[in-house]
Order: sequence, then C-alpha cells, then structure tokens
Amino acid sequence: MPVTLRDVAREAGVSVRTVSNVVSGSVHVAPATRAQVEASLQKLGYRPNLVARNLRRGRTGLVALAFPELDVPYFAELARAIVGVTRQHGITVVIEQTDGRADYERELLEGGARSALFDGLILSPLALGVGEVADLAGGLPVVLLGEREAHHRLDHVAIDNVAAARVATAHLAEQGRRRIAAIGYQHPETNQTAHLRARGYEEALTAAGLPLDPELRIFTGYYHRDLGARAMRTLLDLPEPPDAVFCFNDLLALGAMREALSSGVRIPRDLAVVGFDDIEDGRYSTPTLTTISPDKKHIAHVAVQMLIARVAGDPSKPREHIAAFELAVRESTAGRHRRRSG
Amino acid sequence: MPVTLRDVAREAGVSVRTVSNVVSGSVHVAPATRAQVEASLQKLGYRPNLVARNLRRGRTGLVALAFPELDVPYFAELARAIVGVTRQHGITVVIEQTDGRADYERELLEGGARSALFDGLILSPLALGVGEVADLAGGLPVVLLGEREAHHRLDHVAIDNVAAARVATAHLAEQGRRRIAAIGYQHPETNQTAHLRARGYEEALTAAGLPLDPELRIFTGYYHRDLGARAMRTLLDLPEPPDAVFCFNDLLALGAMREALSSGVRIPRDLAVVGFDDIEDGRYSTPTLTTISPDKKHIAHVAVQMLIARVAGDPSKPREHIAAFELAVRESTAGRHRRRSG
DNA sequence: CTGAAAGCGCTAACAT
DNA sequence: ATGTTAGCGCTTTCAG
Repeated sequence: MPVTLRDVAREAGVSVRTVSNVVSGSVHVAPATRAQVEASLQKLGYRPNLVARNLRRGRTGLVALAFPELDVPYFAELARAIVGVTRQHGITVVIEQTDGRADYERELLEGGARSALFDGLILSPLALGVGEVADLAGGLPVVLLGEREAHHRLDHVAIDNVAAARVATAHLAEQGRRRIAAIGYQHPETNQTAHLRARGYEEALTAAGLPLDPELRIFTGYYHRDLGARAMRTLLDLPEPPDAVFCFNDLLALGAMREALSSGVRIPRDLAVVGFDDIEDGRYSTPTLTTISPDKKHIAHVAVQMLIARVAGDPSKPREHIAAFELAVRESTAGRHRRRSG
Repeated sequence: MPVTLRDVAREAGVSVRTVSNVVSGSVHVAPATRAQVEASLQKLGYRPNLVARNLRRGRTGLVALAFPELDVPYFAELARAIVGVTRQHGITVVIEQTDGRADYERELLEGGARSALFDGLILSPLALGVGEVADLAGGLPVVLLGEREAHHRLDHVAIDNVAAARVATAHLAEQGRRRIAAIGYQHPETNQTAHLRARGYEEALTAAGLPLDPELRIFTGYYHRDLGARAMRTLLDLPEPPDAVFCFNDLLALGAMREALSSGVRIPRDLAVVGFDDIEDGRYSTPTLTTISPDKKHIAHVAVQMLIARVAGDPSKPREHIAAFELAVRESTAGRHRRRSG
C-alpha cells in the first residue's frame, strides 16, 4: 500500500497542506514543523504519486520524441543526445517510432490513444508534409527535427541541407573528380530532405562547370545500407562509371563502399565517397568515411529548449533554428590507408 | 479547453456513467443510447484524459526500458524490437539511458523522481550486481535483459553466453587457428557478461587442445570501437601476434578490424575475427563480420510478455528464459572478398 | 441498463 | 505559517 500525503500528515500531526508544502518546497514552512514532517516522510518512506500530481497540474511531465526508426544510427545518436539534455531538465522522454508511416505520425500529432499522455512532441517527420503536420498539431507544442524547407508555422531545428550538399559535392570536384554521382534521390513529394540535398548537389556541379548527367542520379526508396549497395552496383555497371559519389546519408555510403570494394574498386583512388550525418560507423569503416557532420549536441539542446518554452506557454512566433555543420574529411576521399601506403 | 465526460454527458442528455461505459466499452449499453452518446462524442471531439484514468486505475500504462547507451547498435536494435512489440499491446514505453552508472540504475529501481511514473521496468543492468537489483526492485515488476548468471530472484531473458562464446571460439579453432586472442575481458565484479564470455572462450580453447595464453586476453573498459582498435594495436605489437581474435561484441570487432586493416593485416587470411551481437554494421563492413547472432525479436517478445504478466499481478516464481542464438559465418573468418580473389 | 456519488492523491485557493 | 477543502477527470460501487 503506497504512503499518501494524508498518512504522513497524520503521522506528523500536521495537515496535508503542510506536508505538501514541505515536499514541493514552494512555500515557507517553520523550521520545527519542517523537521517534524521530514522525519515522518522518511519514516514512512513517502513517494509522491506523480500521476495525481500531474492530473492536478494539468501536465504530464512527459515529452515524446518520435523518429522513423530507432536503430538508424543517426536517430539513435540524436535520441541519446536529447535524452541526455532532458534529464538535466527533469523531463521524461517517451520515445516513439513512426516507421515513417503517415498514420503513426498522424496519431502522435492528434493525441490519439496513447499520445494524450505527453505535453509536447519532438518529431522527425518522414511521411507527412509540412503543412499537414502543422494542421494536425493543433494546440500541441511541437518541435520539428530534420532538414526541411522553411514553413514558419512550427518551431524547427535543422541544418542547411542545400549548403551542406553543396559543400560535399564541391569537395569532390576539388579533388579533381569529374563524374560525380549521387545516391539517395527521392521524389520531392515523398521526401523534402532528399530534394534539398539533390539541389545542393546539382548546384555544386554547375558551379564547378560539370555537366548534369541524369544517369548519375540514383533514386532509393529508403536510406539503408542495402540500397546503398544496390545503387552502387547500378553505377558500376554503367558504360562509364563515376569516379566519385555523394550519398545522401552515411548508411547509403557504407553500403555503397561495401559493394564497390567487393568489386575490386579502390577507394578513394578509383572512387571517392562522401556521406552525410557523421555516424560513428563511418569513423571506423575501412576506409573511414568523409561526411557532412551536423552538430548533434547543439541540435538536441536547441530542440529541447524550444519545446520547453512552448510547453511553458511561450506564445512567440515559430522559430527556425539553423544548426551548424562541417565537412569531416576522412580516407574515403582524401586520406590513404595508413600503414599500407606508408 | 478539453472536452470532459461531463460535457459529453450533458450534450447527450445522459449521465457520465453512461458515457464512460460507451467509451470504455466494458458494459452493455442500449443501442439507442449508445448511438446518441457516440454522436455527442464525435461532435465535441472528446479525448479521454489518460492521466485521470490512470490515477483512478492506479496504473500509468507506461513501461520503462533502460539501456546503458541508446546509440550502441545492439541496444538500439533491441529497443526498436521492444517498442514494436509493446505497441501491439497498447503500452507506451519510456526509454531511459543509464550510462552504465550505478546511481541511475538505482534511481530507476527505487522509483525516484521520475520513475514513480511507470508500472514496470525492462532493464539491461551494467553497474549494479544481480543481488542489488533484486533488493532495490521491491515491488516493482522488473525484467532483466542481458546475459548474466542465473539468480532466480527476478525474471530475465538472455542467451547462453558461455555456450555462445564457446561456439565462436571453436569456430576459429576449426579453421586451424592456433593463437586465438580475446578482446573484452573485464573484472568479474564489474561485468558478469564479460566473465561468462571469457569462460566460454577459455573452455573452447581447452577443448581444442590449445594453450591458455594470458597475453592474448585483452581487457577493455567498455565495448566501443575505439577500444577494439586499441586492443588490436596491443595484439599486433606482440612478439608473436595472434592469428585469430574473438571480440566480446561487434563494436570491438569492428574497431579491431579497422586497426588491423590499417596495419596491412589481411582479414581473414592473416587474422580471423569473430564478433558478438550481429549488429547491422557487421553485415556491410569490409570484410563482413562473422558473429554470434542472438534472436533479438524473440528476446523482445519474451521480455515484454513477462513484464506484462507481472504488471497484471502474475505471482509465479521468477523465470529465466534462454533465447536462441546462432553463429553467422561471414567473410571475416571464412569467406573471401568476392571479386578481388575471383 | 443507467443515474448519483464517492473517491484515486495531489495542489492551491480560501481561510485563519 | 498552516489548517480546511474543493476539485483535476475518470472509474466504479451502490441504487434503482
């Protein structure tokens, strides 16, 4: 049987009000009374019932974090960072997985069955368009994660995808590569992020005076290693294969490298590869992967800050926060295998 | 302003009791009344307040899942599986990260600040010993994850680590390897899992008639790629380096392979490598990684089942479920690089 | 089958 | 500074 405030009050010979005050520490309590109450608290082993407290306060103290897939390293790393930040704020995070399905994303926003349980939501949308997310959110505080076109209706934090893709592609061009392929194209309605990265890629090509060859654009349904490998296969089977490839995320790049290496292609000599996300794997792959590295800690920090402000009732207009990124140059474009070549 | 049962009752011209019955669907309601109520429900857009419901029911409907680190692929993959299973059961999962810290693990078990919020806990303990976990759990339903010595005080699901390590090591011996190293030793008080794997490793060595060379046992503080790389460095610098290595998890193996390859060591020709966990990375690394593959889906399924039963009040004595595993043989021990050698 | 009403444990007016 | 008390929204006995 759990110990309630009443039990403690009786034991200490005071009112529930006083015990509540001691527990919450908000109001002044006479030192003598406080000591008395604390003794009883201790003695009975009181634990506040958070559900009751939340009901009373009209908040749950829970925040949801929703990613398409929890085991995609980029999301896992971001989740870790976010959970770390929220802990410092005394907030508990419920982690949800949308599987990139529109119905799951919708349910989260609409406060369906389970979602009525949290005060706010940090969402990395995949299936739903910007507009629909904003429409469905209604009064629920929402912070959008991930790189998407600005929309000005919801808070969101992201990096400049077009710029990042441009930097990645330009890096390849600077290495003297002439046939630079891209893996990860998607249809614009499906995936905004892919669209932005594609734009950056094409802009950089043009800026470098390189032709835009549609043959070098590979569309993939999702961003996992297997499709990266398949895409590379397609590229290698081309009459004139590319001498570089920009993959729209690291997983695609890792899969692509795997396939290329299996086929005897040397990286970076025959083929240079750049990824996107800077996941841990790419730092230990052979060769290590050059990639766009978004500042994940910063993203986590800002997203949580924004959400907390909204939950607290901040009425200011939606903000768009552009987080920093950098190009992490590693062996897949520039370095050599350490001992092997030395 | 949220719509409450009372609002709906007034609108429908019935009592709250009836509306509640319609919503929960537990009791029979006259068809006419039901239709009437449902119309009002719809019209007002009623959403049950889960916090209130939970207060009344004395449950939260939340279950916590705690891993040392969310971005360790093995945990991320398991988390995904568990979240998937719970969704089918209408349970919401709070994911916590312990950082392998004793104080965090303790707080979860004791129902500290935030933890009073959930009905049960699936925990993959790292810092705390078996006994202490059981002591602290008190009345909280807990299912332990991860491979540890049997203790019979709490439910737990794991694979047979000793056997798995034996299989992994034996596989190496069967390939004709004579100097088989092991990376991932830890002091028994610190980490039971490491201890079990070490035992399996040593048993297999003995069974194969191979000597136990302490020089070939590398201790590592944690199980990430960086320490795997460092351990391999140590092994390569030995007067007589090993011709095979069993790493206590895939991350260590990936780091070790990376270091070996950088040093010009050929895998598997000069050095065979086996990992443990079967994370996605190992299927696309170069070379692909031979590893112990636990049945994660099954583990997730059983763990959730056990917890649900406990939360529902199942009083039967603690069960230990041994999940299946298999050895996934890949290039790092047996295969060759496809095109390169062919 | 449905209405009235009593709390679940807590917080916060409202008193004193 | 502290006691008294009215709910937060819901489920569920108790009647009828």
